[in-house]
Amino acid sequence: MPYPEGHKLKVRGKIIESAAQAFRANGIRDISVPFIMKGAGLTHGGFYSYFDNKDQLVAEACQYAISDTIALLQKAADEVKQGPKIDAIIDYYLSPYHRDRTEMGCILPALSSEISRSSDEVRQVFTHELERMIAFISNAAKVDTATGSVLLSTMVGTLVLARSVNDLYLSDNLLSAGKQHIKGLIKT
Amino acid sequence: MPYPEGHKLKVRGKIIESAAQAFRANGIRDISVPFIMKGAGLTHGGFYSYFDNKDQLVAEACQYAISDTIALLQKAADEVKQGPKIDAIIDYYLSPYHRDRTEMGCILPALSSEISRSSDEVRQVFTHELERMIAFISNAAKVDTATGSVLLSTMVGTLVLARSVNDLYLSDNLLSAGKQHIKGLIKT
DNA sequence: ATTAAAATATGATGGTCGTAATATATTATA
DNA sequence: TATAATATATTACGACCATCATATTTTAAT
Repeated sequence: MPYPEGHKLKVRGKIIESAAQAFRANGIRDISVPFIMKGAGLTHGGFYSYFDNKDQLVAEACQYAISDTIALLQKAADEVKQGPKIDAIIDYYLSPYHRDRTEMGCILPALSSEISRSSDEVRQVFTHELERMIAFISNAAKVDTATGSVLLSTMVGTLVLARSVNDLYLSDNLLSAGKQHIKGLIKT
Repeated sequence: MPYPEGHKLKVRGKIIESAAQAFRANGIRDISVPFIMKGAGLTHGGFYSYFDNKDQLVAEACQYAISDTIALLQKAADEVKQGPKIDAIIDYYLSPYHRDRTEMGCILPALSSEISRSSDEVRQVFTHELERMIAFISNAAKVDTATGSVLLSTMVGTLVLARSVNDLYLSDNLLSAGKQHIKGLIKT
């Protein structure tokens, strides 16, 4: 068999990575298959030997992106030397750094509204990954999942609004108000 | 001058209404100018005698949609006979009814992430309208704008997530958890 | 080095988009 | 009723999209 073992799978992974990045930065509808393939160092033609259609890629890119985000937040939590780990997660999530790097950030504020209009296949994957995310946050904050989901909702909503405004001062204020509130919330 | 006085303005209003509805239901990028014009009872050709381009319509539709939402929430608050008015607003905002009627609902959960990638003109309008929304909520809840913005963030984030999942049970739970939490938040 | 399978590239198809130019229909006034 | 201004419709253009068919390149095994 020509081509080294696992070659195709590695390239497939690069396509997913390219897609996950491009979708988060510019939305699903605004990113074309040719653009994604170029991001993976390929031309558009071969795409359909990797995926049935764009939708399948969307689903896999969502999955990849959320796993990536959870891993990132986990790392932020692990690096903390003192104080509650959940605070580190929140600090990262609501940081200007995270706000300004959509392409490598959490998928929830970036793509949720577009996903709510996507195919069942995509929404199915997304729902499952969201549940993982809620579990992760609830666990880190040591609260039940109901509280954890509110926590996450607030984080997502804050980031969504902070990203949408054109006024840096307002945006920063939204972030810090959210941060302060959520932290206070956990301590009770 | 042919055509009754104010005719053009009235039609213009219908186009904006059609756009505001279609955008919220299906996103900006997914709704075409021809589709919007059909929704206003016209064909696509005349569009550019009403607007310079699609972007200008987006900006005006945003403005219209937020004003509409504020008016709707105000009405919900006015109708309440007893108890705090802000509770009525939250009850409406986080109701399954609102979740399931994106086309006539708040623009923030529906379009924020798309707007964060829009033109400066659109984001400018959006920012201003968001400030009005924050002021409205803060005022209704009788809290400072920092707290009000957190309140709104939570409402938006909750609705975003509730709309994106494929599981009605989970979606309902997200809504009621959010509702319960926010109400508790205000009473302190 | 040759071969043949696998991976990738090129090119094409039918559709839709935003936008614009031009033609037709409408209607208040004369 | 005729007119002329205004509003609306028809048609066209170039660009880009998702997808597919076909050609070309790559490379492990012979």
